[in-house]
Amino acid sequence: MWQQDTGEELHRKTRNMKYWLVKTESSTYSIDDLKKDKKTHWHGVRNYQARNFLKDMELGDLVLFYQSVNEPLGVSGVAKVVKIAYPDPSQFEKNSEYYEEKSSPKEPRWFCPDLKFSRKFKEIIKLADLKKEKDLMDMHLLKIGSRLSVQPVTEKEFDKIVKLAGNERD
DNA sequence: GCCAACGTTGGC
DNA sequence: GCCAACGTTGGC
Repeated sequence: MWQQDTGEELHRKTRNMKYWLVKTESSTYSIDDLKKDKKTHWHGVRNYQARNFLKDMELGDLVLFYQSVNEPLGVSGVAKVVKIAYPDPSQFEKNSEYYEEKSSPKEPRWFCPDLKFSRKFKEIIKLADLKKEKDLMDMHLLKIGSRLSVQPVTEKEFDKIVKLAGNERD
């Protein structure tokens, strides 16, 4: 699958492909869950800055999957944007932990894109290893106190992390 | 489990 | 619109 995606190597130079990183706790939703589901709506983000980045995502953008809180911490794979952000349905569900009183279908506050499984790294790229890379030191993720759950990533940074993952597939 | 960093809330 | 209080995130 990843090999097929290398067709994108050429493709992405011809358009403004963007790269992102999303955080998730693996006990809540891991790359294996995404692999199993094949596709998911990235719901539940309740931070304005993160929301704005979700809305900036475009079809075909690639998204690094970072798992926080539970060891091992690090990047576990890649997902692809297959549907641009639309109103997050969970904000309207009274029983949901993501329910948002101040939202209405007419004036939705929170949005989510759909992400499709693209690749699981053979081994997780550990946070500690990311920190060792000079090329990555500007990543938002590595800034002290970074809590942003959706972040833009440069093409260079994305390529670097994919390179660290190697070409072997899980 | 601690705690620093940071976002949000709400009184003024 | 300031800012203190509070809640949450997330690495360690």
